Amino acid sequence: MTTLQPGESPAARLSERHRAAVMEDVAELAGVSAMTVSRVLNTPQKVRPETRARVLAAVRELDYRPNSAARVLVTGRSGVLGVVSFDTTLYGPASTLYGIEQAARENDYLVSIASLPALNRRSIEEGVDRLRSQSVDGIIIVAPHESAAEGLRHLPPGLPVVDVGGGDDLPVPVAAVDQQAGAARATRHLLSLGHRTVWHLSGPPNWIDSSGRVAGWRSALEAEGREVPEPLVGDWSAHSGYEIGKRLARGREITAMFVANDHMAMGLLRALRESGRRVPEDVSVVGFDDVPESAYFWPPLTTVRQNFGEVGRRAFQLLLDRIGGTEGDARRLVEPELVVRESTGMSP
Amino acid sequence: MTTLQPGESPAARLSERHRAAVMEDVAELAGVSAMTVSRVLNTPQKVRPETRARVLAAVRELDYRPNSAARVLVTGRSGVLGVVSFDTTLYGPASTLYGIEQAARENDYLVSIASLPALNRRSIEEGVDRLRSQSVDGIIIVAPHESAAEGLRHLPPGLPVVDVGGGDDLPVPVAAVDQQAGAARATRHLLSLGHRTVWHLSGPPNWIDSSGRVAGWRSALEAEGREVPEPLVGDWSAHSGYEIGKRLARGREITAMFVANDHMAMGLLRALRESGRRVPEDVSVVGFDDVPESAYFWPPLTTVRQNFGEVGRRAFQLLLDRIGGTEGDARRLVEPELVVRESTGMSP
DNA sequence: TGTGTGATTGTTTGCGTTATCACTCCTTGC
DNA sequence: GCAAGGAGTGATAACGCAAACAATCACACA
Repeated sequence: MTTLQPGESPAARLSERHRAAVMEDVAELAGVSAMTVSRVLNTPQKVRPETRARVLAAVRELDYRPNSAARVLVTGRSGVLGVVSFDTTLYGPASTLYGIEQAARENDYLVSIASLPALNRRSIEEGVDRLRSQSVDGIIIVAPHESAAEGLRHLPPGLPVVDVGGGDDLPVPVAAVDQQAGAARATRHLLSLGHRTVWHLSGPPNWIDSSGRVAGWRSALEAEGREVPEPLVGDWSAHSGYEIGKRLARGREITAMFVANDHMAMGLLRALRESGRRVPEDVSVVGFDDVPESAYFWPPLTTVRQNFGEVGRRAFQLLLDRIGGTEGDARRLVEPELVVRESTGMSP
Repeated sequence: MTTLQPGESPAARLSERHRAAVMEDVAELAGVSAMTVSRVLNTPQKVRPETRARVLAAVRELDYRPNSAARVLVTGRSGVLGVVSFDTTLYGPASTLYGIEQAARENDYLVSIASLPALNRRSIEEGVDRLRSQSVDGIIIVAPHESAAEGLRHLPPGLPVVDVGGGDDLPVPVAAVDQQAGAARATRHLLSLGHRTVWHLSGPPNWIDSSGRVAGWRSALEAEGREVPEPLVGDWSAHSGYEIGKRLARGREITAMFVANDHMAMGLLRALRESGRRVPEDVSVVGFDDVPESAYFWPPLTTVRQNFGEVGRRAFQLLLDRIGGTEGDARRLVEPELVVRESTGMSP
């Protein structure tokens, strides 16, 4: 390390060398040791105020930024958390990811994502591996599918992992919306309007949300001693809602329908209308999700709002607890909320 | 480094020590130097096949994983790229992010995200800084707002940056959908159906997409010598489309409307219907985006499809070029596609 | 027989940071 | 006046890997 010549600014020296400032440069400029610079950055209260000020001035002057790789190497912690997620273009996963990212930002964590090309055990393990190879401090898995459970049973030991929206028999903490409660709420709402029973258009098999909503719907019907019709099965898309709606509209017996998400409900609404069935006069429809547009469906959709942002925040908090070593409660449920609009009405 | 005792498996020794295997452990087990292990992992063709096999066997036996922090420290490259994005719950940004992530995965890159709490210069610079502090190899900015331009003019030198959806006077490479072409296509489609002119419901001011679509619409009208009505201004939400639609429906002069996104179009459709205006018999409507549901709007929406996934892939490729040192062409436009459905018809 | 030459492997060093221990003052208490 | 203790700072040694250079070996060629 050469000494500073008079008339030669430190910044100029750096640019001559074509490299960013490191801790030693800051130390030299501030007239202290590198260790003191490190302390100013990590435990400022252990440094005398005057020294601290000199160091901070040098940091600013050189636009010094700590090298995270070096820090990770010695501390073993990266300040990065990983999110393994399936199809982040869907409203639910995208919102959850957003909630996680916000919570992470507020806590000085960065988020790396590994999205899954397919939903199966191998794919999930591969996603976890990719993140682990970047030494993330922990991982949040957003893959509400039964195949995720398999992947979660074979995790590397020692790596903090939290699941979002998973079932209740997982070996890791879970943050989720209470699907059963939401489905039951939707079902009871329809029953309270005088409908004899409620039909259900469910999501695809093996999705946790599908079975949770089926279970909630079924239990609400059974609690009132109502007939439980065979559920219809869609694939979450508006298209599937439309196709099933067309088939359905041929019969007349259905007066109330609980649909497992808003997009299928949208397709269903259109199919019913095209078939001359009025909503809600002839058929009442309740959705699930409360996507931002559902208030502008025709008619505006009664639906169950999921607070994905809150789920993301809780998942992050669970992960933080795990990283910190506390165990805490293993399952945090967010209550969904029934939003009554105009797609539901009294039984005809 | 103690020597391996007979009868003592390497895996057992590791678990006793409660630490993961490092390169030296692999080297010892394989009977080579650490450097040879490094070569097997990075330049396998420089190692004799038998040696390579021994090393790989040891890697598997110990479940060895290279420490990325150490690798970054010495190579200066992390294999991580950063994405700075505003509101990843919106369909466009979410799809773009997904496209970037897929391309990154195929090229063994990992993606870290920094979402922005607000759209302004400070916020963008802060997002870039957060990612930079984690030594990403490059950054893709997805913030199609004029404020992004300001942030882009003050980037740290030496950091590869690519913009998505930005204007054409940016100091960095840009990947984007050709908004003007899409808007012009939508407008010409309406004119070709006999409409005298086309009204426009635009996105909020200062969004690049808003002005691009306004420009395309305007130029298409002017090219045909048509009157250019004052554009109406929404905020991308279905709600704003609805409100403006209600106001609009009071007048009768409008027969064709180009709406700057599908969600506003959805609100507009409902407002028109509620006001007794038929679509497309009385008014034709074209949207923009082609969200997955737009085929199930009522009526199914004619719209302009943006291939966000492709934009993401091209942005990644541009960034890879930049990281690799090649300059390449600075602007890659993806052609949008007009999808004709049932919300447009002959002028009444 | 000596000398390149290339293929293969090893040794040393340094990347930039923090942990640990050691050192110097200065205060406190008796 | 002196020991004990604490506050502030520094020197040194890791952390795990790859770059650079050195060493070894086999083989070909003159």
